[in-house]
Amino acid sequence: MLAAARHQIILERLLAEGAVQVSELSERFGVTPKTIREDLEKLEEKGLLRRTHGGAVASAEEAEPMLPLQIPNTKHLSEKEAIARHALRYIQPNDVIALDAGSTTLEIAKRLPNEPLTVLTNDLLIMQELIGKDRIRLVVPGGYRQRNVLIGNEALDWLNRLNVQKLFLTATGIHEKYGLTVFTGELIDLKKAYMTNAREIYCVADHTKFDRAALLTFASLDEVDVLITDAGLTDDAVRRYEGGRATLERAL
Amino acid sequence: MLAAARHQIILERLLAEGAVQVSELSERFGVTPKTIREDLEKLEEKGLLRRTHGGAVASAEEAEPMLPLQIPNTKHLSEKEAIARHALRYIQPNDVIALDAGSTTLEIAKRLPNEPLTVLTNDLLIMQELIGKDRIRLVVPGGYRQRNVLIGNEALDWLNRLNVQKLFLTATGIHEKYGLTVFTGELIDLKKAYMTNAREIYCVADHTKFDRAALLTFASLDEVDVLITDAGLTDDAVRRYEGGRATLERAL
DNA sequence: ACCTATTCGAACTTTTTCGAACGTTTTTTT
DNA sequence: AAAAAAACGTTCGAAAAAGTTCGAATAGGT
Repeated sequence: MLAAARHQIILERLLAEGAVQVSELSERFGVTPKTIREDLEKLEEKGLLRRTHGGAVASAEEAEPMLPLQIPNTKHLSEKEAIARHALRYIQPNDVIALDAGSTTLEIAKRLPNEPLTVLTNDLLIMQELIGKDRIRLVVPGGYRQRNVLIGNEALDWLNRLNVQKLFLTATGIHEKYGLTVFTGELIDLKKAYMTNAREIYCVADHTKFDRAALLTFASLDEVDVLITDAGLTDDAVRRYEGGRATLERAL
Repeated sequence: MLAAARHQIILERLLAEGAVQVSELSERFGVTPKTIREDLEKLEEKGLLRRTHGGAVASAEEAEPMLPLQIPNTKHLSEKEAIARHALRYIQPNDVIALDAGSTTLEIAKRLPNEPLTVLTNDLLIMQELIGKDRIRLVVPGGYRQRNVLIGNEALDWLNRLNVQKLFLTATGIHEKYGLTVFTGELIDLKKAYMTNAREIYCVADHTKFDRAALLTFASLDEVDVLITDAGLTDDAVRRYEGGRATLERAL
């Protein structure tokens, strides 16, 4: 068995389960634990996972949008709050908006006024946030739960009949060359469905997401209309990202 | 099980519920309480939680579970609790169950153990209740919100491909002649879809629902396997409803 | 044949997990 | 409110599991 083939399978397993074990993998591939550790080391160098004792887990940054309950979120909370406040300026009463899953979009949801508004989302925490806001029309494409997001949607064509005005999109990594990336493949179909149906696409991401690439690219930067980030983005990066089709805006 | 995986789950539980218990976690993971305490110590060092006697609470200010939800229907709560406890006896690990929208089924959801189990629901409050229970596989047919329920038959054909073992059904009225009734027509399609796909149908309803008919009939009493109600149902009514195909059970 | 990358063995170190005895806090009983 | 009981926590240390380092054997490519 080729090392590259093992790596591929390890990553797939990681996507599905969120964590892998050295012992399990060594038995699965019929190689020594030593070899698996070397595999994991190489994958960690590439930033595709994070090593732990006994195995590895999806690396913190990349797993973040899938793990809205994890603490790393609150690390950049003030930045996310600033981004959310900024994004709110684009939301008017009677809009039809889609909120992608993530902690930044959750901050947007928290600040949505209880006014006539249609919100699409697959994020359970966002739904929870909107339960009390009775004037907001909530629309949920179904699915099964992976952590706090409903994914694996069988009825995405239903989504295609909806007319979304504004999409607030999240990503694990934003990179000049690789575009918008995520770590888990299941989210991609949903993001793409939202994107093809949205008239205006706002990508919300704190500065730590920039110049990073996760495993899978789901869109190029050109497909985004507005990139909303925080003041922490370096001037150098601002210069590089300002050039594209997307307008770059830094929330105060 | 990986230590890192435990930590992750502990944190998720902590933010969903506000607090965790050592004893509960040690049983959940099959490790000694000592190990859980060491886990909690490490997480506390990172500032991710605060230790208490017997467990830990979220490090932030909120020791209370986040409950910005609407005023629940607390009418006849003790009866509903009794019915829920009774209904739980029909739920085994690895079951695939559907929880119809309602306050009685919400009581069932609250009492579901965090064990391997697949739960279908359209009730937002039930979803919220299940957010912290990571071992429960949650499946949501989509829709748009009407109060706290997702309705809309767009994804009902998807539902027809699912194989539900047990359905816990609610109704506004239960009547010998008019069968199971509700006031709003939107819920009917969903209930019917659940019913055609369920092998066993349990109708949960407190005694005040009996001998009442709401506007719209969605099923006859013969389609139900078990009728679960509380002790408040009059003997006269018991005699009348016992005769049908459905078994009548009164929760204590 | 030479170089390089992969895989693994073996001795050694670290981390994790847990048992058991002994304090401490919380709850119940009197 | 004091005493007793139960539950929880701490310390020490040991056993098991996982990781590390070093170096050697193997296989592929040039």
